[in-house]
Amino acid sequence: MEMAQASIIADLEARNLIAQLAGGDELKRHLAADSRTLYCGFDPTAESLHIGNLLPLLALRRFQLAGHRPVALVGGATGLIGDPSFKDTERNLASIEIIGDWVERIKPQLVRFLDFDCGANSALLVNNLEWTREYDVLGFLRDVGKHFSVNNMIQKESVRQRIERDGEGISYTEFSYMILQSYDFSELFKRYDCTIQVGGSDQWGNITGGIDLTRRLHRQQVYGMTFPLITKADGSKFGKTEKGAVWLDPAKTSPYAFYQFWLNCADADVYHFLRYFTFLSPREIEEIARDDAASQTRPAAQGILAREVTGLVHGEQGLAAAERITAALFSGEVSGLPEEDLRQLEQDGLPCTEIAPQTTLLDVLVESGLARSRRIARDLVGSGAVLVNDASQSAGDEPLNPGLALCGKYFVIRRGKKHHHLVKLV
RNA sequence: GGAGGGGUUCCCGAGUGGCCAAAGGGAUCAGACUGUAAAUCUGACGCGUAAGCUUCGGUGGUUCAAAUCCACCCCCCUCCA
Repeated sequence: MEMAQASIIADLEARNLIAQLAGGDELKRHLAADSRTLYCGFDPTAESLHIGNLLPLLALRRFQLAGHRPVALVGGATGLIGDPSFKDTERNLASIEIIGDWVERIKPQLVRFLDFDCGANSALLVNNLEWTREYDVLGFLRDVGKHFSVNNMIQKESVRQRIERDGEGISYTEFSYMILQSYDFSELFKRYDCTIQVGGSDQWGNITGGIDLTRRLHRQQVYGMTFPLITKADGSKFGKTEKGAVWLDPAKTSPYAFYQFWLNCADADVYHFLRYFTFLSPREIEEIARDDAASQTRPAAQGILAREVTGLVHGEQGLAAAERITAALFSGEVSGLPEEDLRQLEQDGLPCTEIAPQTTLLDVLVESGLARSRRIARDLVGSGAVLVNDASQSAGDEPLNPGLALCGKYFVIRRGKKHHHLVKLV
């Protein structure tokens, strides 16, 4: 785990991973001088983390590889409040029980990216509920709240638009979020000598709040760093597919779907994303870009990106499964696959639906989720978008012909170019 | 507590008694072209094979007819206190 400690900033810079530094050159010297403790918070806003969380998560790992000690904080307390930063509407609060459940699900996801057993810079996992649960309201308002100026807080860009925007507002609950997160930083400083907080650039206001509070509470200078907001060249939002967010939990987004997400990355983004989301060196990435530019064929970068990130998140096995499905569905005839391959597809996580005999194609499309309604299904069939075992379909009212089932029971249904579904006769 | 403004289909947003399943834009999906890209063009986009049915914060009412009018309720915003 030894790497020149001074190199972390240079590496992050080379990857374009630094949006803002609180402390500037002083922070660089601070990091270069010794092994430091840093933290990043992850709020339970769902039962799983998603790829929006990946960048900071990988950054913690980069710091650890560079010899620093990462603290992954799960926001058992802050998750109950809801971060208003750059959100344009107030959010609904989930119940305490549900959020507690989410916390427990997210912990193992955080753990897999960090090394918790490597000596002095072993990672830590903490929950901010530990130091907020028992804090009494009056004490908190007096000891912590007194250090915050509302005048100052409403100036923060992260909430200003919300306050100024017509037709929207912000509750006191969400407005207080910044104070809780600030208190986390000061508390981690006190407990673990944590001197750096990192996060997405939307966290800047909350991070600087923590820096100010730590100075006031402990007379200590601490630092912050943010990562850039990930943007796509076409202006659409990163991390979303037609099915919604891309989750890290394989039960919510299969390794195959995850792999496909990265594989479909636009040319204009892929080299940036290689820097952001892989541990390939900037030099290697440049070589890939150069080769792609010279080759005049389909770029190799997307495949490399998909392989690297899927491997990081889902491990060797998940990656292998994703690649098996991809190979089976996108190269060659699906109808020629032997039974064991078909069964493997099912095991690997290709979406699969069991149907009764005599089910019509339209019903199959609806039951499998490939079409939202029979009307839509009819449209799809009409436009030639539906293939069953490689054969284009023109009518949907007939039951699937069992005689055409692969190995007596499987149908591979394709909708459009990229959506496949396994259907099993029972 | 007072005064005013508002809640429309995934999002923004028009619609103020019938011509409204509801303009326009975005998002999304599909087809063509391609590299499982991008750009572009075309089509779809509440449910239903259809007749038709169910929608415009909620409930009830007026009317031959309501997203549009009335009553009450819920939620949001602005200003005043």
